Amino acid sequence: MTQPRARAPRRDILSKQRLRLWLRLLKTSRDVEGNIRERLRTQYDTTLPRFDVLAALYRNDKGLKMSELSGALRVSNGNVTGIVDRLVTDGAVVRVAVPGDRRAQLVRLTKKGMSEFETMAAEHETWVNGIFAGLTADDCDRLMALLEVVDDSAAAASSRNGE
Amino acid sequence: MTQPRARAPRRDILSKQRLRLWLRLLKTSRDVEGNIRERLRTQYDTTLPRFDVLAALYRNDKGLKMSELSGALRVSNGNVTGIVDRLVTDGAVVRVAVPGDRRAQLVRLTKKGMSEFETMAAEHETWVNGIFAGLTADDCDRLMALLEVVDDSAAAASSRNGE
DNA sequence: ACGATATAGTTTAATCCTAAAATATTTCAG
DNA sequence: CTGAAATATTTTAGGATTAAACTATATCGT
Repeated sequence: MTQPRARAPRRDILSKQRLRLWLRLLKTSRDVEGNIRERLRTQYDTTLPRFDVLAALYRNDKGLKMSELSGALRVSNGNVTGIVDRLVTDGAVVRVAVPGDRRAQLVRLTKKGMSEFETMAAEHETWVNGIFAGLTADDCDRLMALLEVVDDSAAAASSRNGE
Repeated sequence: MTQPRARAPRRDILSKQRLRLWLRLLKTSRDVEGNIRERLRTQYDTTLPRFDVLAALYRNDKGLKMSELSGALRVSNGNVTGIVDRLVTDGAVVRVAVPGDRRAQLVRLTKKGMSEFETMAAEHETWVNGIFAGLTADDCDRLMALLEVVDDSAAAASSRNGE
């Protein structure tokens, strides 16, 4: 030992600060998500995963194959099977055979599914706008930029880890 | 109709911007969380909920009642039952009777649970520090402040909604 | 002491979610 | 053409999650 060192080196403080930031990011995200889930449940008797599937199909009016759907939503294949099953039961989507490939099928919104989604999507935007009402346009830009930095880094770490 | 209006009023642009920001926040949070879940799974054969329970118990070495645990983690009562069951099976925690109240019981870390958690917690901090490496101390402060604004607003909206 | 109410925890039913195995079909090399 | 490999999807097994129902115990007013 040459010299007594400061008790908490700068890098350790920064490390703890980043850890607290991650906990805050997680909490904020979960709170907002919980808020939206709750309103979807009580006001539309539906769930976020169902809403997400409808949103993906709304953006693709030709329909999407199951694998395209799970790719777009970044969830597992088997997961989508169950959610689409329930949406079919409720008449919001249909499965359509793909001509020329008997393995695949397209999932498409029905008229009912489309109109239900449009109603919910408009309200959803209002909810989000209310929750983020404390942020100006500049705040949004700053927050967006910082989150992108983190997300790029998380994606890179995941691919290094072989996901 | 008095005057032709601009096609996209400022408030609509801001509303869409906030919506995009929410989608980005959600994606970033899920990507980081997925990254950490994956490493907990492959490197320690455990899950984030289990890690969270161990962390809460580590901070409370006298142990926590089931209801205190679910309160601290903000998850439902029944949820904690299953997670603690599995931790008991693995010998990481024990359930201890509370003298004077035969309804309640304390959950406490075992020696094994404590040492396992310490190992994981150190690595966990390293992972997080790596993912957030692109942010300076000032970035962290800014991001933290903006997230707090959003979270306060989400909490307020939830309580208004009666949660 | 007694009955109503509150509290602690578990169970149940439903959905979500993943990884891995299984099934069916297609593609492609030889 | 045929068999191997690739692709599309479902099924399975296990855990996480919630709300609501349920069991057991405690508390409190009268």
